Amino acid sequence: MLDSKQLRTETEAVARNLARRGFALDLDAFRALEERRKAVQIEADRLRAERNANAKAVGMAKGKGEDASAMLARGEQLTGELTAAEVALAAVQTESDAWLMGLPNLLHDSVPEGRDETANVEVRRHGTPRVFDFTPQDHVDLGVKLGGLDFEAAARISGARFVVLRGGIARLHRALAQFMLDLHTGEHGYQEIYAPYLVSPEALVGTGNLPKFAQDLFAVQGERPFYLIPTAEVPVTNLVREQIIAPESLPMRYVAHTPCFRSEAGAAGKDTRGLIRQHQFDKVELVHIVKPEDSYAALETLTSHAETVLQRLGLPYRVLALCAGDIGFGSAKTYDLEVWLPGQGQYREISSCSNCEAFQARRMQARWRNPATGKPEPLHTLNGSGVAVGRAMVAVLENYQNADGSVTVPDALRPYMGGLEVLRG
RNA sequence: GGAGAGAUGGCCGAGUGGUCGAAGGCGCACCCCUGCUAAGGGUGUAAGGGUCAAAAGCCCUUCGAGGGUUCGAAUCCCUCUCUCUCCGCCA
Repeated sequence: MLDSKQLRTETEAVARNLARRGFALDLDAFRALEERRKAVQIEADRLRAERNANAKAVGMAKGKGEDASAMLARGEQLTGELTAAEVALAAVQTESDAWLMGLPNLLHDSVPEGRDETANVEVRRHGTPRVFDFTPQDHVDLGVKLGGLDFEAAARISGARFVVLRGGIARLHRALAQFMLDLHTGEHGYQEIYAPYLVSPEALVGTGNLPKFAQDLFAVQGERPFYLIPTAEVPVTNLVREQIIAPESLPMRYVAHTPCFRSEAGAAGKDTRGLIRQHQFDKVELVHIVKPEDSYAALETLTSHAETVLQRLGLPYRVLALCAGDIGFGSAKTYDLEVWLPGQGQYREISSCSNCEAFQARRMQARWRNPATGKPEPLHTLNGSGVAVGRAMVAVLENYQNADGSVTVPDALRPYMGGLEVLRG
């Protein structure tokens, strides 16, 4: 959610910024709505003030034993008028809120121009793709032959875009998550979080997934309106919902390993092969809660923490600064990490690190007490994958494959694999 | 699942229809006194929104949430959520 004051006072600048995303802010509609809101709200406040004063006068008159019948009649009339005014206010408020909730975040000045992913800017590269003296297989062929990836069984159980992992591959998957958690808690100073996988609509509104992106989510049938989390970002960022954080508690750094559930509506036919795009996948998520002045330094730090995972695993990757048109709804600036996949002969997204500034904090009323003003002010929230577990496993399988179809276990994972050095069928 | 008790400001806690945004305490901030390892006194201290170029001021809202009764609700009624205790069940 944008700062409504900023929206009102710097409307033109906000519109210019949103236009970089390709989002057209309808200035006339906004101003008309504002006029209406202002008039209705002022009138409702006025009526309420008068009713309160009248009611108070009744109390005082009765206390003195005076006749209050005229004031009682006036009160009745005021209540009637107020009820009507409040109905009108609620209507315009709903309209105004819905409109505000539909606006994406403002972009940081450093975000490159461009309307789609082809305009993303490569910031740096790390590692060199391995040169194979045989034709590398993709992770599906490798995993199926190793007996560890079973898409057919998953299809019988659940349908398309699910997988069953078995044996050494299942353990490799677990090893990756464990390795990442230990790295972030042990070396990067994160607190490990275990959080709910089912969340309320309010939590999703807080992170910006609702109301606009309901089609991306799985809603759970039942008495209560639960959704499956699309990422641990949702429960973890909501840890600071409706809180006022003391400055000495900042920054907060959280890491959580959770499954993520995505409907992938609109992705029909895209990445249908293998583990790249599943309805359920595991991810180790990093969340920073910081003072506003620190958030861009925190974005660099958070990104570097995700990069460390790939470095320790010996996986070649590149870092992209997403362009204006490709950046997510709630983010002011995003870096994507793309890992090299020999089986596909290309770099594929494995992490996305975003600074949401105060966008989510405003939605969830997450504040800190700024000593400079003594007032509660919105925090800045950041999140990033550190990293996607399924895709990391794809990268390990493809990058560490051998000519005979076996897969060498990266050094960093061996302690988590009982010392195993090579995965064989 | 059954029975009971509760939900008030950063924290604890009083408050059963009117001048209550809410006593008192703790914590915190500032000031004074005193001065030697400790205290005493005073003042202030909720959040959200509106109006305003902005500040001040003024106004509105908020005592778990939503509805209702009333001229007027923290206080009365209804529904829901959450917490705690006991019983049952369960990993």
